[in-house]
Amino acid sequence: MTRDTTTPAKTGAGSSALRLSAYLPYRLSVVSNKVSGLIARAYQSRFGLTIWEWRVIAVLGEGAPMTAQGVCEATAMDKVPVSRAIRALDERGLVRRTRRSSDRRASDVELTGEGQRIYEEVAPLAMQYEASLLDGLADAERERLMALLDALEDRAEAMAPAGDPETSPSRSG
Amino acid sequence: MTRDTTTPAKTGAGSSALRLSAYLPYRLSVVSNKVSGLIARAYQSRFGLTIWEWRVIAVLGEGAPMTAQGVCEATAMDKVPVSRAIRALDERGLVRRTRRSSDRRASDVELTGEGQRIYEEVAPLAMQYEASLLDGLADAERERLMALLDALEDRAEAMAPAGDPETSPSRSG
DNA sequence: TGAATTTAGTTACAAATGATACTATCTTGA
DNA sequence: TCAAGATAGTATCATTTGTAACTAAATTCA
Repeated sequence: MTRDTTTPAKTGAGSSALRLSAYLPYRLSVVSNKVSGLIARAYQSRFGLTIWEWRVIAVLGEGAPMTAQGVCEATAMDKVPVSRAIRALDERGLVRRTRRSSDRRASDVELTGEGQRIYEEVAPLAMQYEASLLDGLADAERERLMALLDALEDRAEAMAPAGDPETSPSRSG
Repeated sequence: MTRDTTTPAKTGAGSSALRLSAYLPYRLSVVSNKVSGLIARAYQSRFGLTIWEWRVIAVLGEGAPMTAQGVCEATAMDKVPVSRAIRALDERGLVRRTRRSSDRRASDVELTGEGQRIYEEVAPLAMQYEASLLDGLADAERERLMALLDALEDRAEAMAPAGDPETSPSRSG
């Protein structure tokens, strides 16, 4: 691993120079990709689930039926990948869709028994992965990390051009 | 923003239940995507650079010529995206490639004057974005964040199946 | 030496993704 | 009540990306 996030950057001027290895957006991306890759491989190989399918299952696993729209909000996914994930899960018989009588454009989506069974297998696995990643960190440390991520997200949103078509999410666990 | 990373999860059993909104891999991915999207838009719109092209420029901007292989290591990118980025930059006249006499498979890549000029414009912009993201965080806090990211990366690597074909990096700043 | 293997980098093709447009339905307000 | 938007969700198409194969050059070692 070639990585140096602490050495002060050599620089001619007053402000420190740009070094990719200590550049936050770069670091965030690399770490996120490694973590996501890890998790993605696990879900793919063991359950044949993509990250998006897994995310949908994760929110439906809480029990309450949800429209695709609701899934979008709960997963920070765009409606197109949500639509694709739900269709794939439907075809595999892991979710069931029932058109709403009140609004016939929308459907309530919920896990089938089989979907529920997968959820109950996959959720603990997900938790284990998280626990392993956080192993060695004190609770306070973990919370600090989450808070820092929250702060970064808020700042990134605040910096985005107003009314921006929401940066499209990519793969993750 | 629907996000709840602190409320303790309601759960039937002893260990806390899975909630996507507080699930580290998910949070990492969402935050990384938002940050990357922000930066990507800036580079794309102002300089017509993709994130990969930008990364290559960032490492070459330090001055020393490098082989594509070297760029791979410095940027955590796979050789294919590196090859594509270098070719694109070459076609735009931002980098120059000179075949090595010692090893005629490899080329040394370096910024042209034009490439250098772009680097000098884009690097401070990158730093500004980072500074804005980190605005409000004390230096110690920033270092703590970087250290946490390092730790997560190490753990993710340790958890990956040995000799694993390295999780392929995706877009970022 | 020279066949077998490794390495640098590229190419080619398949799969994933994103943007956009589209259908059906609902809502609004004149 | 009906025309003009909004919304839920889907389909289509172009682009991006990943995987695998490939070429050329270098290395290994029998």
